[in-house]
Amino acid sequence: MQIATWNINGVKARLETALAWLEEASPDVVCFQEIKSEDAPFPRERFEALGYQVETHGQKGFNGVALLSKTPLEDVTRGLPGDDGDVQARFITGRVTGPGGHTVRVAGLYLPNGNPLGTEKFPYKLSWMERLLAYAREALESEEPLVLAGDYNVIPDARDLYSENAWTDDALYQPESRAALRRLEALGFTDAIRAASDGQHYTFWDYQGGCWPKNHGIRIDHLMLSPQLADQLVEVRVDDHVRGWEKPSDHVPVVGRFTL
DNA sequence: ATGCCATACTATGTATGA
Repeated sequence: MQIATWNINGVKARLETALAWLEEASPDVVCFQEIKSEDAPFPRERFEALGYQVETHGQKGFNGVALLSKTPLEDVTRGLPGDDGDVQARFITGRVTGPGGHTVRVAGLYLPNGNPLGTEKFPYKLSWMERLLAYAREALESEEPLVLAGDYNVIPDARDLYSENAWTDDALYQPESRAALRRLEALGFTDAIRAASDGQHYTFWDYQGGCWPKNHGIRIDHLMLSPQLADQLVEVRVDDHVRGWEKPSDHVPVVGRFTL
């Protein structure tokens, strides 16, 4: 079973590109971030035509996440627990069942960017990460395999960026942001790309300044695996060729393959 | 120091992103 995450940067602008990739890669489950669409206008039938069940947690103009699955998908939840006043649509989960009858909880997340530093945006990012850690800690108790898949907006370490100087004053590379991600690993979660791939993999290249041709990328899209799911990991793939397509997102898909 | 580029919106510019 293949489980993917991809920040598509707008489902309306990215529809044909997203469909083309799904036809090529055919993941069983995919988490989309930044659909930038409310639930009603989401073009669900285009994805259903490829065999996907479509669940969305949308918002007008910004944010928004979706969870699509070819395999049975149940018990869908929307929103990250821990703050009833948080209206930003950044979290969706569901339980999927693989061909062998085993289940996995898939959580798709779009973690706040946090820039610029010195505004309320950065503490919002950190408090959101605290809520994610609380969710993860509680979820581990069930021992159901879990993947926390998404755009984390956190660069784990110096191997994951092209130039440290360019990111020292950025919320994506602050010590607090990186420490919170490490705490997720300390809980027992495995960074799948780090664990199973062959070296450097960026997942984002800014549209500006020719970052893609210069390979000025960063790694911020992650598949974080609970211990039960990490045991099932076969391989991880970053489909970076998609960044070179017409009308690309600035992020590329990350795909994990599991023995489920 | 700023724009670079891209997206959505009710917009002919502004907010947001990373």
